[in-house]
Amino acid sequence: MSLRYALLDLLAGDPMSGYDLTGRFTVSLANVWPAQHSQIYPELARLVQDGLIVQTGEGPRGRKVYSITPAGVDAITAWLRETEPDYTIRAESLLRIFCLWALPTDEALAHLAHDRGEFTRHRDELATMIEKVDWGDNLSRRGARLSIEFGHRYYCELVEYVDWAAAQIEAGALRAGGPVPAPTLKRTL
Amino acid sequence: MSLRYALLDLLAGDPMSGYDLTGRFTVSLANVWPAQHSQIYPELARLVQDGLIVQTGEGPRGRKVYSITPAGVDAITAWLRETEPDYTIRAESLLRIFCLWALPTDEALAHLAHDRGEFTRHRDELATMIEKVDWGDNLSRRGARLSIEFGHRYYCELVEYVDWAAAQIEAGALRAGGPVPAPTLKRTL
DNA sequence: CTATACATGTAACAAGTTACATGATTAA
DNA sequence: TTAATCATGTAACTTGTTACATGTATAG
Repeated sequence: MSLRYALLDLLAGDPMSGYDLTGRFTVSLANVWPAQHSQIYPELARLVQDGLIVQTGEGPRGRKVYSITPAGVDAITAWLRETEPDYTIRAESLLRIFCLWALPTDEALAHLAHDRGEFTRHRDELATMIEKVDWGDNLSRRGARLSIEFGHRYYCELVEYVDWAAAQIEAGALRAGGPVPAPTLKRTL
Repeated sequence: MSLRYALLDLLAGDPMSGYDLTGRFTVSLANVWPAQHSQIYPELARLVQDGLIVQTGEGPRGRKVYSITPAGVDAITAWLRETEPDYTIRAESLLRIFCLWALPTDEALAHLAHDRGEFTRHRDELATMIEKVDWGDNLSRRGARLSIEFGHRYYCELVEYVDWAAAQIEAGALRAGGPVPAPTLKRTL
């Protein structure tokens, strides 16, 4: 059901089309809940059926613009109030780091270097967005600002982390008899 | 296919049963790729069929202990080498923060306080694990240590982040006309 | 005129969740 | 003896991905 609320949230920010929504899922929301157009269009049809959104405009090439309804806003509120958050995360790129012992040291380091490039790219994109976008007075857009901030912090952390992991591997963490990574617990204490 | 490699990785660390694996998915791997037993048992059967693991022991109550084969290790290596990482993440709890504008300020803050409790709990569990577990000389277990480190950093970051988000909301970030959260870009610069 | 971006949709499949179903061992 | 934990599995359903399918407007 998460996709449903992600769509409602975006439509609360601005009325827009399925195509526009798909675009948003590749920027702001990509950092918390990715989705493709093939999933978005059917869900929009269901949201219309349930009265949580309405079509309020049209454009060239069959473009349909949707807006959230008061019932749609209530649906978000009810979701936040009545369901338990799912605190799990899924990150394939981190599962891969988990498995890096299966590569020779130089290849493992190259893999991390590649990851680092991706993470800095995401980080810098978000930094630009924080600076350049007008966050305005719309409540939902202000919510988006909070989320972007998280994405930015997350990628900053990832960059620091891969640097740490690379240093560990260079120091022999993935060789038998090499140094076992020491606890680094400053942050909790 | 991620589940498959997560299972292979864990079996590279120690031979174990589906039940044991399920347990690991609620601790170390829970931070990157959660899974339930209903998904694990059928996948183990497929891994046996493909020759990537073998049953090497049994125990009471029909317990079956599996070990990774050389072909299984090669499968991990090939996965790392031949497939592009998926850098997307999924975090429902963050999508909820995105939507917090749909609650009155006091409720939004209560929601964040609840989140903070979860995040500190996870953080402290991981800190304990880093200190207490013997990370030994097994390469795969050393890989797990790298992953646990990430989980720990991630939850530290989340705690800091919810504190920031709560401060923003208290300062009126989710009220029209209130202060728009200012860019906090120190970390990139 | 032609490539690119815009724009919407469906179908087949893979992955993941929840619920169902069963039974053995152990500790209180 | 009874509750909790160990232990494995399947079935029905939901969610998410990849590929297919189509057509319009715009910029060079």
